[in-house]
Amino acid sequence: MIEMQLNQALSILKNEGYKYTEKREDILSFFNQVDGYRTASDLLNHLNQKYQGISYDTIYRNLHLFHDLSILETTELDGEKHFRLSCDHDEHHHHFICKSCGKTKAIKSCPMNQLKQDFDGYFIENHKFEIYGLCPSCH
Amino acid sequence: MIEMQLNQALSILKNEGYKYTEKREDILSFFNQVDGYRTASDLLNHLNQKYQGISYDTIYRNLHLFHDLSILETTELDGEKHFRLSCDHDEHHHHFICKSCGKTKAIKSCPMNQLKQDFDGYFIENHKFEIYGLCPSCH
DNA sequence: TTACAAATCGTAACCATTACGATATACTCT
DNA sequence: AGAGTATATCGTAATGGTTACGATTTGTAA
Repeated sequence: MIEMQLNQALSILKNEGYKYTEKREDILSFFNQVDGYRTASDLLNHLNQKYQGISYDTIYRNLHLFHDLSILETTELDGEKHFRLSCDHDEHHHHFICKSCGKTKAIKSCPMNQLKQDFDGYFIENHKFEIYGLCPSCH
Repeated sequence: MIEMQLNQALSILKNEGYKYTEKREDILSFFNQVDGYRTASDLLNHLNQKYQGISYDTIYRNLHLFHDLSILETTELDGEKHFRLSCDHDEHHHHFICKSCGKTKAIKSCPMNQLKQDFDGYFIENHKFEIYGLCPSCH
């Protein structure tokens, strides 16, 4: 299993002093079962089945909280933020992202390694490397 | 000079049957002088000095037109689309982008080259590789 | 079981972008 | 040069994703 375990995530919440709520468990459970990048709107649609009229505030507050706690990874794609459970392995990595189903494939090699020497005098903050397309199931 | 020439851009417009307008020249002139990624809002603020009350429609229509004609390159950054004059050399390349002044430094090597073999059965549409930070002038 | 901080609700505001009917303008043809 | 036409622009409203906030509810610790 590549993704962070639900229990692991819920215990991070507890340890950091955040409350346990059913909605939070359901949010994590949603990301666990879909296994790939999803939008706030995807999550809202899912939760609205069980909790009709759930607030935007709840959706976004929890997405941001989980991101701050490194439970979720995020990326900006097609003008919309996308979220997924953080990969378990701590090593720095990048992703192929399927534009149809949102599932990902990890890329272990990082292009930055070979480029450090080209940026003398620059301050490098971060970088983004993503490959987009269709996974074998969607192709 | 790395960027596409103004005259070159204006003749593309003419050849494709689009009209020459002073606003279009001013838009290209703006991107020529700032030499780096800028937002629609940056452009609006600039043009509003000369053409008070210029329409959003004009800004965005021309940005999209120029992008469709490959006169401008675009990237999504911090929830906002950013535009710059297309680099002159046709070769595929990536960019370092200064978060302070928007200026860029081309990266000639492309990480995709070494990765093709890892995606058997996948359909690769495109990819994004960008480095963010501060350039020597802003550091 | 009480008290309080945290979470959620309901809803409005915000920001970038898109859309569109009405008007103005660059270009072509005569 | 003048008229006709497709294109460009204006003024403004709508849209979509996200953020904000006062009022209310709820999980948790004492």
